[in-house]
Amino acid sequence: MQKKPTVTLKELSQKLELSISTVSRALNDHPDISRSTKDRVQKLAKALDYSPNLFAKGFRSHSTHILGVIVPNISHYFTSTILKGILDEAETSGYRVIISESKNNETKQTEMLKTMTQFGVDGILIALARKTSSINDVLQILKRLPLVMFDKVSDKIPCTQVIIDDEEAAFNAVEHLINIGKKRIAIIKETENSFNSEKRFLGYLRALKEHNMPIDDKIILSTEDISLTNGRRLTNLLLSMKKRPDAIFAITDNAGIGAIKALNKFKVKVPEEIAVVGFSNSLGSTIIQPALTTVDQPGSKIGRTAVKYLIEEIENPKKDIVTKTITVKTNLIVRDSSFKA
Amino acid sequence: MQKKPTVTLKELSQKLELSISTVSRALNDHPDISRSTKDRVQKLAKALDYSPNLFAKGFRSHSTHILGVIVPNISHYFTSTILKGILDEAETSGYRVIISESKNNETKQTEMLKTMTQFGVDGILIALARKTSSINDVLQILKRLPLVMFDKVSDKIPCTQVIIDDEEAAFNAVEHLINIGKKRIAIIKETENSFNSEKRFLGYLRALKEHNMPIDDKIILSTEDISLTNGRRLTNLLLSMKKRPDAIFAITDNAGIGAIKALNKFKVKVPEEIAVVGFSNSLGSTIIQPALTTVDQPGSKIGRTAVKYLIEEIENPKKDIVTKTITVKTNLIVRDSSFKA
DNA sequence: CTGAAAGCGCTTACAG
DNA sequence: CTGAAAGCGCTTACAG
Repeated sequence: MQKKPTVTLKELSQKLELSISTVSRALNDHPDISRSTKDRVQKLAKALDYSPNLFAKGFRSHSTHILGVIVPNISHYFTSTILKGILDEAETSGYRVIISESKNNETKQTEMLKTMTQFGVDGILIALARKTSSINDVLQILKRLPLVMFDKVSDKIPCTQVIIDDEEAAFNAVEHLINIGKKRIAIIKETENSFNSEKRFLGYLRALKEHNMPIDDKIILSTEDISLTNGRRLTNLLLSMKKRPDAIFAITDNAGIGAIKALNKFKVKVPEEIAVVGFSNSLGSTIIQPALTTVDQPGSKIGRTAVKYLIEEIENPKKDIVTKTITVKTNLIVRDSSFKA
Repeated sequence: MQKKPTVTLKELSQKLELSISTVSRALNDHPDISRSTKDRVQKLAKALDYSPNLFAKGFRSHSTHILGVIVPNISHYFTSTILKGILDEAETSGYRVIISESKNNETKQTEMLKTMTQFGVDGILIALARKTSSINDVLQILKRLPLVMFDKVSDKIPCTQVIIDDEEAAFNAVEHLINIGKKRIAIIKETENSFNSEKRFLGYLRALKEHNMPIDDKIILSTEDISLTNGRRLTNLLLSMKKRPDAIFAITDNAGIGAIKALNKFKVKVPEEIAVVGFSNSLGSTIIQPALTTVDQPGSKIGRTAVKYLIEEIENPKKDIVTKTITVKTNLIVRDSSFKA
């Protein structure tokens, strides 16, 4: 299969008996060019289906209008809603997007940052790989390129960060459980505190404190991999305790769904005996029965916001590094798993 | 924030007192260059953290090593697994990927095809928007660029196509229902037959025919939007019939999950009274209780395969347009929703 | 083994 | 209002 030769400025200029410069200017609607010339040029361009080589353009002007995006895992539902927002906003602003998956692997992440820079992206959007320990690579990039972090961030990196109000969302979720009369609320969280898990745990603690409820380490459970299976496993553990909890706050929907599965299996009534709240409003949260009360995270908004700030930085470069943190509000969605009968 | 000036060949050549050409060749390990020169050059390049401007490179060599990908909806789980495969395979082959969402909007799709071409992608991977009626735009692109279609394809477009064995997968699913003793199998499919829905319907019909079972239009149900809600609605309809079916084949998991929800609600025993089979092995299929029997579609493999063929066409351009169809095998996963007790 | 030069397609000061 | 020319960073025939 052969590439059909592309129409270039040169070709247009020859056909029109004008200089390349004039054609270029006419196409870009430069004020210097006469109406009549512009019309002639634009007409032929349309007729020949001319489309500028964006590559040459970008190369010339040192701006590619490409944004690089790095996420740990593209097929997480929440991530994909963020990507949706990123794609939308980028598109309306005339940018294209290159997406890469770090697979939560720091080495890979570093590689990707490098390739993207080489590639000449105008800016980078990144959600950090779990256990990103060496912040150095990211800091290096920051010196050369605008970079905005979202969702998985690190406060050690001085840049614009778009995150959700994890702490407050968790606080609200736990307070909701307290409001419906629950007295002994367990939490299922991550072992090594990721940024998100940490904040959600803090929200849990604050809610208990503000309502003068005791904090009991025995019902603060952690797991390396916060999955459905582990949610189920830890719930089984809770069920085996002498003093069972009457509610479970799982810091992800998957863990929450696992919890409900365990409770269903042992015919524990949800929410009467044990209520469950999850986090992220994933698709599964309405599939499980009873439907899971959860925190809705507006992924698309996060994506759009991150892009807006990035483009702002690209188009209005400042001397100083910007380190703004934008917190996007979440929303507790109450469903049957915590509905007070 | 200021872009730190980038190290270029020129700078290296000045520092080394060599010509730009020599430096370029040394870096590309050209056989003409002496070992010692190569060493000097490569050492300095490393020291100064030189990284080639891929943009200039691509511009020069008329190949960008970027693949354009267009999908209807990035956040469908199946789509995201395909994207994963695409990203993986592209990466290992040294290509980058630009992803766009057509949102099932044909106009948007056409625009994207155009931008990507302008952009100088080396090839395009596309899953067509539903109701893509004017094949013309795609045909235009085909004249200029290698293009491979996957998942949502059209046999009117002569190009390599990577699809799953919809017909056979559906056949197997329905045959499974027959094997467990079901006599009256309903189907929930799409109204306007998309490529996939059409094939799955054909598989359903063939299974019934081969087993000499009657085909009853009354239990062949269609819906515009094959969603969970509509799966539930149509199942309610089935339940209201005098002659209820004893099994439901839903051509998507969502519809199948909706079916189970409806059956659960009316305390119809699944699978004893009515068995259910879905299609795609989505995350929800193991969340619903009873877990949904479904067809596993190896998304990642589809993505990888599509990329392989695309790169093959890019790197070995043929005079003639290739029109191979690659069918990827699927797998029926039997779960509780159809398990013969 | 190394270098000078052309050129990829475009934009943009500079000149007229 | 229009054009000639330089240059973005790189590769690669051509010459020596």
